[in-house]
Amino acid sequence: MGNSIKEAEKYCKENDLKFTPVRRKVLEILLQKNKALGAYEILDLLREAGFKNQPPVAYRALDFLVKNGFAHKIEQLNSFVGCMHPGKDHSPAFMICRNCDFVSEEEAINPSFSVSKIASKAGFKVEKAVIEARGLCHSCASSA
Amino acid sequence: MGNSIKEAEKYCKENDLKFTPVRRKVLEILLQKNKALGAYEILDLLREAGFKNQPPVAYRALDFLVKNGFAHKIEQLNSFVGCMHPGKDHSPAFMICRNCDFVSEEEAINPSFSVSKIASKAGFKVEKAVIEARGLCHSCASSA
DNA sequence: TCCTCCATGATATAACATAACATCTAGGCA
DNA sequence: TGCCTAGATGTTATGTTATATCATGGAGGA
Repeated sequence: MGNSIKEAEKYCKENDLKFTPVRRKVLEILLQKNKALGAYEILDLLREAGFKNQPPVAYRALDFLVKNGFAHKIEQLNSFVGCMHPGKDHSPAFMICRNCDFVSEEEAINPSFSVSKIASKAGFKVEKAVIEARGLCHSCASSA
Repeated sequence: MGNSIKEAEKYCKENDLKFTPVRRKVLEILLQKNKALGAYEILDLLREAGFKNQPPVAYRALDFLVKNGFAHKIEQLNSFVGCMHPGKDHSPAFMICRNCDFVSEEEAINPSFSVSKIASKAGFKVEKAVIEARGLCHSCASSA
């Protein structure tokens, strides 16, 4: 995880992006918690860490992180997760456990390829594919 | 489209579900508009049609329609569309045009199969897969 | 009849997100 | 150095989406 922070730092340096304290802190929070967090939860944690806590503070940092591939938004939960393989060009698919809310990120090359095929039949040009599965994670499924 | 309404009616009769006036009206609205509508837009249209217009009115009807497969929620837009092939057991994938906001529903058997494969590697049991592509529809792409 | 289940009515509020404008700060360059 | 610019942050206000809660109504079964 300190790893992901370092990668983000490096990427920003190389691409002339500002990895400011609040952006770094939000990414640290996401990576530490290792679960999907809402913007307002993040905001609370920022406040605890001494940052300002108006909503735009969190949303701006999250926009930055998402735009640059350091975090992802989970649309079904209106929440955010740190990216597990930043830097790499990737097509993530998320597995969201309906019981414990744990979110795991998997690489979704095949599904997104299939989506593109379907799309091109329909004359649609895909720029981004959101793939989110809901269900039960291994540990919740086995303890059920 | 009158067709989809009839199918919904039939399905409800067979499954002992109440296809009440407000539920029917919301489905009619979705099918007529043939685009993604937010709950509050639907609420306005309900009011125009003489229904009550507190938020729960729309959300309850939408919950019913989504739960029974007559409509879908588009997570990226926080909005709703009528289902294009109700009744059939299906895995929809949505193509959302970022220019005109038009949403088309395609059948996503392959992508959702690939998602399940990835999931099972991860020990995850998929109950529902959300697949939404963002990009340009044919007509917007060609006029660009 | 009366009871139960579900739908609807109604009020309030929670949760999520952005608009708009002011201020600050680092870095380029005259 | 001193100015200028671009982007980041501060701040206030508000817009948008969604749900909790409790009261009321109405169809159908025992």
